[in-house]
Amino acid sequence: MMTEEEKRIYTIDDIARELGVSKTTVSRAISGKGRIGQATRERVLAFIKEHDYRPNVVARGLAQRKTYNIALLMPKDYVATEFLFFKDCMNGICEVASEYNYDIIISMIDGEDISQIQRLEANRKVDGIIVSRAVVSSKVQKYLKECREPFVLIGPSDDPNIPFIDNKNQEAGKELTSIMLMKGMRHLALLGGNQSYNVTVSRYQGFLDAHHELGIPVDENLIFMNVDNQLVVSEAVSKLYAAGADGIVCMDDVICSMCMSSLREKKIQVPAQIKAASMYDSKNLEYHNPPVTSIKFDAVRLGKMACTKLLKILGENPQEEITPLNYQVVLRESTQ
Amino acid sequence: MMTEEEKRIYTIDDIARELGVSKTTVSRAISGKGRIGQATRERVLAFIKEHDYRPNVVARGLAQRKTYNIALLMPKDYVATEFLFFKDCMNGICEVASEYNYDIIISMIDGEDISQIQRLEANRKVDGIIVSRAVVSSKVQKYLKECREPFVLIGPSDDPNIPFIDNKNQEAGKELTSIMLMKGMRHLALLGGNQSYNVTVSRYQGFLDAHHELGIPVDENLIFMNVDNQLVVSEAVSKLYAAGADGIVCMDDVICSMCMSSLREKKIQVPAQIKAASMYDSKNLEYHNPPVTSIKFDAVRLGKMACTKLLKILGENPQEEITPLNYQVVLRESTQ
DNA sequence: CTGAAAGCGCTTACAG
DNA sequence: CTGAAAGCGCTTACAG
Repeated sequence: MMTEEEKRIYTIDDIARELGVSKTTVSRAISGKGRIGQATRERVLAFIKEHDYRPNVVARGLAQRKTYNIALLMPKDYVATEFLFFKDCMNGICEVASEYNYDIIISMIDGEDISQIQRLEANRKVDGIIVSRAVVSSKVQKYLKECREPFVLIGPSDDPNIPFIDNKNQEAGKELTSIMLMKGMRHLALLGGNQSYNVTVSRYQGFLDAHHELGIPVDENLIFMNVDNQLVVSEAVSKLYAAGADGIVCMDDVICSMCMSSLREKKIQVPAQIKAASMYDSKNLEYHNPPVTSIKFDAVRLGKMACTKLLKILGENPQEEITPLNYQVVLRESTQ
Repeated sequence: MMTEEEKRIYTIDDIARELGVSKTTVSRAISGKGRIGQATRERVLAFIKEHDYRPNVVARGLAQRKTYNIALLMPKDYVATEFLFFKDCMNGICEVASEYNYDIIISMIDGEDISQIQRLEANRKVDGIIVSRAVVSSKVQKYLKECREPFVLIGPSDDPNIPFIDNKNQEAGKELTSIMLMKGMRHLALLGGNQSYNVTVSRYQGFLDAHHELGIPVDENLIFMNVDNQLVVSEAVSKLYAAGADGIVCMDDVICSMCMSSLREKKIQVPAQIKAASMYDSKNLEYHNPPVTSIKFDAVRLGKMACTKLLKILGENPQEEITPLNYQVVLRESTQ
C-alpha cells in the first residue's frame, strides 16, 4: 500500500519493546559503546535502518550534558568583502559540523556588546564557540576567555592560550609583493583597508617584509590605508600615479575592483602603464579586464579547520587533518 | 570577598531545596503558568535573580517537546548582492528570535540537495524553518511542504498555503519606473539580474506595469537581462546608449555599480546625458558620484517579520505587529 | 495555593 | 553479553 499511516516517530523504548531487549542494549548498539553481542547489535541496527529510526539528539544531549551545537559569532556590521569571505568559512564550518552531527547556531554580535554571548552561555545551548572575526573587540575576547565555553578564533592571536586558525596573511602579502618586486617594479603602491583589522596589519607587514628582504626602500607616499570607498580610492589612484608608482598592491578584492575601475576611468593602461594585484581572489575579479593577479585563500578550508579544531577540543575525534593552511598566487595579465 | 568559589550552576531542584518548596512551585513561578501565591512567587523570583539562575533551555525543551531553535536555510551559492541583503535579514531574524529566547540554526542548502533539510528534520532540533530565498528550488519547496516542520518563506509565493513575507518588488519597480517616466524619459533601459530569481521577475514586471499604465511603449532593445559581470554590463551600456536610451533602471546595486563605472569609463555624463537609478539601496551606492537614486528596502524589517510570522505559527505571541512592508524611493542626483 | 509523581527520550554506572 | 535503575533538568496533569 502506498498510503502508509502517518509516519510515527519511534523512541528507544519502542524499539526495545518491539525487539524484546532493554533500551540499554539498543542504546549500546547505536552508540557502539559498551559490550554487546554481535547478533543482538545487528538485529537492532537492522530494525533501526528499516524503520528509519533517528535518536532524539536533544534527549541524548541532556543525558550526556552536551548540546551538539556550536555557536558561530558574527559581527553585525560586516561589510562586503569580509562577508563574502565569511560565507565561505561558514560553508566549511557547517560541512564539518554536520558530519559530526553538530549544528551551527548563529549569534550576531554588535560591536562591544557581549549580551548575546552572555545569553548563549546562560542558555547552555552550545558546546563551544567559533569566533569569526579577528577584529572581534578586545572586550569580546576578554569575555570569551573568562566564560565557560571553549572557543576557537578565526584570525590571528598572540595569546598562546587561545586556539586559533588563520590565513598566512603576512606570508601571502610578502610573497605577492616579492613577486612584483622581482618582476622589476620599484615603486609599489599599497591600497589598504581598515587598519583596525588584523588582516590589514598582517598583509601590510608582509608588504614591508618583502621590501626589506630585497633591500628595496618603501615609498611612504605610495601607501594609502583606510581606503574604503570609490571616491577615496579614486583620489589615491591619481596621487600614486602622479607620484610615479609602477605597481599597485590592493589588500582586498573590493579595493581592487574600485582601483581597476578608477584606472580605467583615468585611461591608465594595465599592465602597460601600471601593474596591479590583489590579495583575495573572489569572483569579483574574475571578469575584470585585464584579469587581475591575486592571492587566493581557501576560506572554506579555513572554516573546516576552525570547526575541526573546536571539535577536537570538544572531545570528538575528527578525521580531517589540520595541516597548515596555504594560499596560491594566481598570476594573471594585470602584472605581465 | 571578591574571590567567590566557582560559580555553581543551580538547577530547579537546588532552588526548591534551598527555598523549602517543591520544584513544581519553582517552575510555576518562573513560567507564570498555574496558580501560585503572590508571596511564594516573589520569594522564588528574588532568589533566582540573586543567584542569577537561568533554567536549562534544553531540559525545558525536552519536557515541552520543543527545541527553541529555528532553522534558517541559506543557499550555498549566494552571490554578493543577495548575500548583503540576506545579512540584514539575518540581523532582523536573530533579533526577534532572541527576544523570544529562540536560537537560529543555520543550514546551508546546496541547490536541489535536500539532504540537509532531511537531517534537520530527523534530528528534531528545530521547531520551524525560515527559508531565506525565494529562488529556493521547487524541489526544496516541495519537500518542505511535505515535511513535518512549519516554515515561512522570505520571498513571493503563489501558493496560498505557504506563509510568506516579501518585499513589494513589483510595486517598487513600478514606482521607480513611473517616476523616471514622469520626469520625461521615454527610452528607459533595464539592466536586470538572473531571471530565474523571482525578485528579478517581479521588478521587471513592475517596470512593464509603469509603462503600460502611462501608455508608453517599452523598447525591447533596451532590455538586458542576466547581466552579472562587468564585461557584460559594459557591452550592454554601449548598446543601450547607442540605441538612444535616456535613462537606465538597474535591478540591483551591484549591477548599478558596474553600470556607473562603465558610464564613467565611457565618459557618458550622469545625469546630463543619461539618468540612472537602482532598486536596492545598499552602501555600495552611497559614495558614487553622482549619488544614485534608488529604492530602499528594509531587509532587517523583512527578517523580523518573517521570524515573527513563524513564531506566531509556533504558538508564541509576538508583540511585533506585522504591517505591510514598505519601501522608500530615495531621489538623488543621478536622475535630476 | 502547593506538592508528589510521572514523564520527555536518552545514557551510564552498577550488578549479574 | 545484558538489564534494571537512576539520572540529565525540566514540565504538567492530578490530587489535595
